[in-house]
Amino acid sequence: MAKTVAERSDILPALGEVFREHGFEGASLAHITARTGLGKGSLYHFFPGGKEEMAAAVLAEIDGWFETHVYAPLRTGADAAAGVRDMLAQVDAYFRSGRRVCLVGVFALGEVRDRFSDAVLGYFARWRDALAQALGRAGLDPDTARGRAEDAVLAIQGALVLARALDDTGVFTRALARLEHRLLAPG
Amino acid sequence: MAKTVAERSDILPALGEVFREHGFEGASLAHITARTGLGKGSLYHFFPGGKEEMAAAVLAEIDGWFETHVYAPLRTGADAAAGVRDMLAQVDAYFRSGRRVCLVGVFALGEVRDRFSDAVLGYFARWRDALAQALGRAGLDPDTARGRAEDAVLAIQGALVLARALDDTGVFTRALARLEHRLLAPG
DNA sequence: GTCTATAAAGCGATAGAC
DNA sequence: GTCTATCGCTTTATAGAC
Repeated sequence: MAKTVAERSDILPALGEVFREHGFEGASLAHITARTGLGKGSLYHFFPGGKEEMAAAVLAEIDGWFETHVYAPLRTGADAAAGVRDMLAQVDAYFRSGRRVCLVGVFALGEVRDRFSDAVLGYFARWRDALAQALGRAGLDPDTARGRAEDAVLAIQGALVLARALDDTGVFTRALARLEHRLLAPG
Repeated sequence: MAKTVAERSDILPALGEVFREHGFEGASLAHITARTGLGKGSLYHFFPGGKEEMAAAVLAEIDGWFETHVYAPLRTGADAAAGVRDMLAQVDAYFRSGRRVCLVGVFALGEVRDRFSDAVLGYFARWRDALAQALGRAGLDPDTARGRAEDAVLAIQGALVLARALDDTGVFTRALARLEHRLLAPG
């Protein structure tokens, strides 16, 4: 029997969606209580630091998810080419083919970036580095691998922007398809 | 002798920077009055519709700038390859090698997108289409041209996100360099 | 055209009952 | 752990003097 009492980790997904949709400044407590179904009292019980602590917890959860499902497999996978393809499949699912925005990207563009600069920088740097490592194991020289990895991480973020701007998920899926070819092309 | 009385168009650049740095929700009237040097009275005299009208005016001004300096040259330039290189140079200058964020991209990711969806969609669609036209004139078949144009517009947006996240303008300049090769490579 | 004063609403955060 | 009531501040927008 599931307990009816909420845990901190239970509300992180809902919290993440609010921050994704409204940004840090736009994510009012009113939006948060509405989406999580919890009153302000409960929220401040779980997150005494208020919105800042909520956002930090969401960033940490996202980071953990990518570490497990994206970065680690890239670093340690036996077949590097298959690892790259898996990454693209995970990314397509996570961002729902461009319908879902990247919270870290949204934070990066805003003034909140400075408040969470370590988390924001770490998320993208570790993604780029893990991908470069996989490409290196696939036979590319380090400079080429690093350049292609940077290009891929940036293309995914740009595809999210453009897909939402043009209201067309095709932008995102086409970008991932191009990336698969470009990443795995001979050096 | 310049008149000391402000005109609407005089304050649009300052207004644009406030929206760029803080987003639509974060751009408070307090920020706007501080940056423009105008009181609320003057602001509402120029923009009776408040923040919404200010943002719309800024979007229109940006659109005009890109139409003149980017889209039109791409569509009508004699040398299409030179046109592409000019575009990249204009983009590098406009976004200050990644130090300046794209207001339309910021709006696209936020909930404001719905309020300004026509302007946001038009900005990116016309950029993509003008670039595809130039690439077509350079000898690429229409499908390839359109794919590469979409890829380039998205890469510029992603490069802005990643450059700011990693606090490294090199990300942006490297992305533009890769784009020059990729756009003009043989079909 | 520019300003100050002000209204009305929303904000993040806290206190304290249960 | 969850709630409601409330504080103090900021917000957008308006009114009206100059």
